[in-house]
Amino acid sequence: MVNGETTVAPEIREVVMRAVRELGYVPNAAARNLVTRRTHAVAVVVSDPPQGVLSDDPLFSTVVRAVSRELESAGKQVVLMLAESDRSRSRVEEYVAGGHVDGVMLVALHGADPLPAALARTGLPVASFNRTSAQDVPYVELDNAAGATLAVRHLLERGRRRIATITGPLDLFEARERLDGYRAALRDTGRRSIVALGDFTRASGAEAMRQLLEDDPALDAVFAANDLMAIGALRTLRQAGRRVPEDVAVVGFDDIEAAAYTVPALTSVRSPMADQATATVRLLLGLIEGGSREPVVMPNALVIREST
Amino acid sequence: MVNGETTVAPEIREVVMRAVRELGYVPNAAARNLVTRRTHAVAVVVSDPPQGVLSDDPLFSTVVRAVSRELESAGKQVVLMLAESDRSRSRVEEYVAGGHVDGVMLVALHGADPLPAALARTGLPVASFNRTSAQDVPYVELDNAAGATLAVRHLLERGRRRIATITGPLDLFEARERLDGYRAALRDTGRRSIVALGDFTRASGAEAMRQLLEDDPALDAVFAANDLMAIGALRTLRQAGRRVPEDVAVVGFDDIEAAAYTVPALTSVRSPMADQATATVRLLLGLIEGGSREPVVMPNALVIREST
DNA sequence: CTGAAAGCGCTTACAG
DNA sequence: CTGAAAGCGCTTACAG
Repeated sequence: MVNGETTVAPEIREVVMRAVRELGYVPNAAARNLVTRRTHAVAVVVSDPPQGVLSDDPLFSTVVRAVSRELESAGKQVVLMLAESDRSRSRVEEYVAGGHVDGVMLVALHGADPLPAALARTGLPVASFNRTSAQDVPYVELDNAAGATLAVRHLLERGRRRIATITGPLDLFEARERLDGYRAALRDTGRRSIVALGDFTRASGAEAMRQLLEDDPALDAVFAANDLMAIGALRTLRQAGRRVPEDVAVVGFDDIEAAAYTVPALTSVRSPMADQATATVRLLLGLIEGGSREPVVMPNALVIREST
Repeated sequence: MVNGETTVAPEIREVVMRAVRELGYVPNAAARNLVTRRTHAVAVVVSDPPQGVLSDDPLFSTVVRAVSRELESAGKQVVLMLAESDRSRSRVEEYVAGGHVDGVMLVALHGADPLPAALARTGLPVASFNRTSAQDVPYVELDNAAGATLAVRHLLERGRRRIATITGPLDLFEARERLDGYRAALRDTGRRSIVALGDFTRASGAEAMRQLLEDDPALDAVFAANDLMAIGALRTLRQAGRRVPEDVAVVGFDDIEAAAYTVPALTSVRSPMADQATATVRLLLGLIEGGSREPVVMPNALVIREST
């Protein structure tokens, strides 16, 4: 009856429920889980080296918050697990295999990360926030290449002719895809690509921009594979005395809130990270109920501000 | 023996352990918890309205990451719970009372939040990332007033005479304390305070700065109670044609990474949020073992950049 | 429909 | 020191 049946007289029900409340009775979770084999908990695993791309990324809080909200409204508990070393990765595996959770939502951006495959092997439902190298893990993906192409086309339309790019770390799928989109857009026009490597941090964007100015002082536009690097690039351009957008136009990617507060305000590809996180949770909840394993692709769009 | 005793011959031990590995045996967590009454999990509760101060704050990811690392190395699991409504607050209470976790680390910035007191009532160990209105919850605290005083003294030393402040939402302890520190520093000098209200977001900083310029066009310095608002204030000053720091000096608070990338780079009070988070976890782990309930105060310092 | 019993998978005190 | 039994607090099939 405590579990909500309705076959007792309302008065009696009321009396018992009041007693329950007064005594502060709460069912013991461990005992319940033991027999039902359901935990009503979902692990959210963020796999990233300590110096990794997520460390200072607004992505982290956006994703974690969106995921928490969605899982909460589905009545699931969020068990957050950061896997930043081999040791903690095997800890995660053990925990998941140990039956603590009903499923796993995974954020593992590195292509070489062994965790997606390892988690898939546990047999528990796993959904990934992004494409992984494990074929059997259903995922949600942003259309990174299309977004990058959007950015470059916009620069071409603005009359830019020497368009460089600052990439993310190329062991990440999304960094490679954004580079591919940049290249594809340029290929159609016969222009050559000008590439500098970054790692998705502000500092790397600043450094890559210095590199680019040295390699090709006549460049007139830069597409940075994320906003943090674009912010770093803006600083270098200012220090080098280049005006934005008059001398050099800059486009970022992600449209984080800070993009609207740079000088000048940053044009950026809007990636709906909160929606992508929500979609991943829905995919996972579907899997737990035995639903579809089809990948989901999220669309994106260009937000034009003053830097182009 | 699976639990690590040493009273068997090493060869036999080896054979059994191999079998364990091959069969993929993992102890059932629910059964173990049921009998030991230890979960090896700790709830990290972030209590904040949906439009709350943490939403886009770098605080969120910094704190969550530092906490996760510290708890992981102590062998505890992190159960992240966001409490953004009364409904989810009582869900948190129930979960904690239900014996799912060994203790709670709490981030509840609003002075009127009923959750700290409610969690204390469960009898489980609770440690708070900041001072709360519940007297019986041990906490770690940043010395906010001292930090603000540091900022204002610095402005005075730079020869500024009309120093305004942009406050955080005054239902937060830290916002009030930073305002108190500002006032205390001015009081000593006989200068009057010039105050505009913000809510710790960039947008509110921009708006408050407009207000201040209208109220007192002759002001020559601003102390913003956090960096995000300082970033907003910088934008307004630029739009209004005021040079920073020549016409108006600006100091922020928190020293988030973005502070080094503003134009001009922002002078800020460094608050060691990662250390504060780590200290809170240590306080909690101590409480779980029956340790001290003494509050901990974290010191801070001024990082001087180009905006002053 | 109701109530007593079995059983989930562990740990731990206890008899041998 | 070892091994069998009790018991943690629930849920669920099953006998009455």
